[in-house]
Amino acid sequence: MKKIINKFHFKWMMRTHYTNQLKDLENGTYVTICGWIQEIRNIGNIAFIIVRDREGIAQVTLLKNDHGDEEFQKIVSLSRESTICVKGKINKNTKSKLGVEIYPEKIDILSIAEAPLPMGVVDKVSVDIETRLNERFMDLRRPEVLSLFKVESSLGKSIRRTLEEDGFLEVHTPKIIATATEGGTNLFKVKYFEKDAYLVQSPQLYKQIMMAAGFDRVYEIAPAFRAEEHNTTRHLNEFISIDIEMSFATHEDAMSLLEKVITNAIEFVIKNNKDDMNRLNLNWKIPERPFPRVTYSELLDYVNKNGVEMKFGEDFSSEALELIGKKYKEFYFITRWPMETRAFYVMPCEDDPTFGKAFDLQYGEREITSGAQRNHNYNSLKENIEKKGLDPKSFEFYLEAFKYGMPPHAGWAIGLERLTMILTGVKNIREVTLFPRDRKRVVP
RNA sequence: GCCCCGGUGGUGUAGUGGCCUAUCAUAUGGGUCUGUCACACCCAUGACCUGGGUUCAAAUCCCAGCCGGGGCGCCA
Repeated sequence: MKKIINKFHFKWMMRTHYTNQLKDLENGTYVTICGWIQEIRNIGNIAFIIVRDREGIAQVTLLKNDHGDEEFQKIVSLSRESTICVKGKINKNTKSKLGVEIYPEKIDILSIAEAPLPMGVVDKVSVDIETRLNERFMDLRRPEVLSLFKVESSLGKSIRRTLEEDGFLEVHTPKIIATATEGGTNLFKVKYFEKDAYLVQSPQLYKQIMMAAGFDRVYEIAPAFRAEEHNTTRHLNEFISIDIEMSFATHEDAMSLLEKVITNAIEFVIKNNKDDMNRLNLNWKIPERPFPRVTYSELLDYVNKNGVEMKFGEDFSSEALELIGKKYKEFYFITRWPMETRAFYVMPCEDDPTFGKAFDLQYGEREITSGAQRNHNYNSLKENIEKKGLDPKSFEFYLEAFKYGMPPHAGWAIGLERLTMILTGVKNIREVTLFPRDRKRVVP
């Protein structure tokens, strides 16, 4: 029972191999592959069936002489994208450009696709993103789309590994909350029995509470919800937030960790996603650490001297970031932000409380992440909440945690889709979101 | 929220008042072909977002609606 015939434990499944494993087999080996009929090229007395699965494509070569008229006709008239399993013999002396083909002995027809398809998987016509998202299951069959998600999966996997290796505990904080957390962003209201509740925009307050709880280092990979009516190619109303928080640590420590996480993730993809990177035409290099640190004030000067007007205390506009992105083309941190541009929980700098120990990680003109050392002093934190015009009463559950021993702590959050979008260079964040939720779309 | 733009076969498009009985590609159905791999070739099928208006004449102009796209803003 325990015998494994390959690393994917296919013994108990219909298939024996993925299509990309066939090349390494000996001539004459019997295999069963399962997948979708991508294409049938029928030449008359011989037909080539291209079968696609998650890992690639394979050619099944069907000879009329071997199968008889009726059987041949039945198979070549199958519609594209029907699902089949093919049991047959490997032939490596093939003229096929794939270098290997299967002479079938048995073809199981599992599901017949209707025709025409709502969109072509390999057609030579481009399809609007709108149509693609409406027919997303079909769009996701396209190899280049799958590759994006394989890269995204690897990024997430590597980030998780790095954090695990560094002793972070995975936690799960509530996504339904009672009060409007940090102010600013609009929240989605939901009915919670007889009460009103909201969907969280970020696990920020809870991961800080976990520092008071003594969990020391935590991470959470979970959805966050924002009810902003933005209509852009880089915002989603639901996205995956990779959040970390670490105790007895400063913003410098948080930045070092972030550099490591990002660098490891890129290295992991380079190692494990060669095919996907080729398909997507990506040519990544492992970035050098440490990433440059540039202060807010330096950049403020820079943009003002280069023709983009900006006042102290403002955030960088798209125009300003575009200019900065021309100077800093890769990863860099923007540090020492004015407190007024940041959330109440940021720790002010000791030498000048006008500034906070906050940072943004940028890639060229695009923002990947924000983070900061947090204010762990109860009184000062409460004051900052008031300064921002928020009501400390609605933060009681949070503030309580600061009264009975709260270590200094720091953290950050990465939007998984945003990171994938920036690294792969896709123009629209929806490309790297399976089923995006935006201003207009709740289906599928 | 503000500004701009669009909606033509299943899919992607051409068409800016009569030349439209609407172009092309792809797709789909049928046919020929024993080594295709963007198969090739032949035949066929299939469309002007909805409603109102202007006009001798509307895919084309105007109004309203519906649906969508892009940019900016917002984005602890």
